Amino acid sequence: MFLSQYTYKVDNKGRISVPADFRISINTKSFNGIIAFRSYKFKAIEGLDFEKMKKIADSLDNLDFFSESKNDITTSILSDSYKLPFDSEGRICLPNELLKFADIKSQATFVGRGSSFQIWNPSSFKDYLQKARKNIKKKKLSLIIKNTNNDKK
Amino acid sequence: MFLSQYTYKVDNKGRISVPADFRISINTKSFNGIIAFRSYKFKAIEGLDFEKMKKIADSLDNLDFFSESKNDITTSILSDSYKLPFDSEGRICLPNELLKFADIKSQATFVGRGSSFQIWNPSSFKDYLQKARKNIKKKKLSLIIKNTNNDKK
DNA sequence: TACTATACCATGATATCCCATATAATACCA
DNA sequence: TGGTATTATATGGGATATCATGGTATAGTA
Repeated sequence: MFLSQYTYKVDNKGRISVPADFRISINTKSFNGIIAFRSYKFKAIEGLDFEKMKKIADSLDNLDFFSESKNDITTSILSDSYKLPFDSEGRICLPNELLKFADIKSQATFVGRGSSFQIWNPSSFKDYLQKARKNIKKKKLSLIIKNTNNDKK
Repeated sequence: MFLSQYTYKVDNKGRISVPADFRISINTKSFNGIIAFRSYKFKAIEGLDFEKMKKIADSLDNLDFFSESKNDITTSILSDSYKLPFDSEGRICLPNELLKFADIKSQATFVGRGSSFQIWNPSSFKDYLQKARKNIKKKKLSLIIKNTNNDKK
């Protein structure tokens, strides 16, 4: 499970270290690296492992070349995804396309989201996080969470 | 699994490199190359490996022998498909028929679609992708993915 | 012979690998 | 508990290999 946030440098080759803690959670059975694509909600990069992407692809995939539906979805998700392999030090190389989209330059923040993670421009993420916190307070989400869980806290 | 997009040159012999990453995903057991045919929905070329094509052919065989649709489908897919072998550098030679159909001249874009891929005129694809993205935003992607899991068709 | 298609070789750019170093985290020991 | 040693990890840069691409040579064909 991907938790917490890590801010690392992007070097002049576009490389960035994937947090060691994240690397543990990444299933590298069929591909030693991650899959990345543009978020549809945020100016950020979505990251997940190959296995999870395969599941998504399978759900979209059909061999029916006559089918009208799903074509748009399939194309926008799969054609816009990148296979980013780890180098021997656990880094990935972020494509320019994604860097530009997420407005990432010299630094980037890995954000854990449970079964997946995101990569943000650090200050954009800070802004977003603040807003999100305010929203939670407004909606008293903390209460909802308490009630739906069995947690003590 | 075929992911992301690659734009390469078409040389004056009609040759084009198949992305190295795609070549890895292509099952070359019974044929060292790809199968290509005209897309039914787009002005683009559909590409897949021989194994996948065999599966499609098998599924066509299961249709009623005397049905019209079987004849149409079988004829249009199987007779209109090209076996395009790799040269030693991993290139294929796109037939004029297909180039003309997809309006491909000096460059072409390989588009990953999971279990298959497409070959587009680069600017045509850019246009299409933009439209597709807009459609998705409207329809709320997360919901679509959830629903596609149980879809029959 | 001319024309087409396939096989073979060459090259420059790019991405990948590999090693080096600094810093942070952890373990170890007094 | 405090301080030191050891490991892990992030980061940088140079060497190497891969890959896209262009060209030439050879074989097949009409």
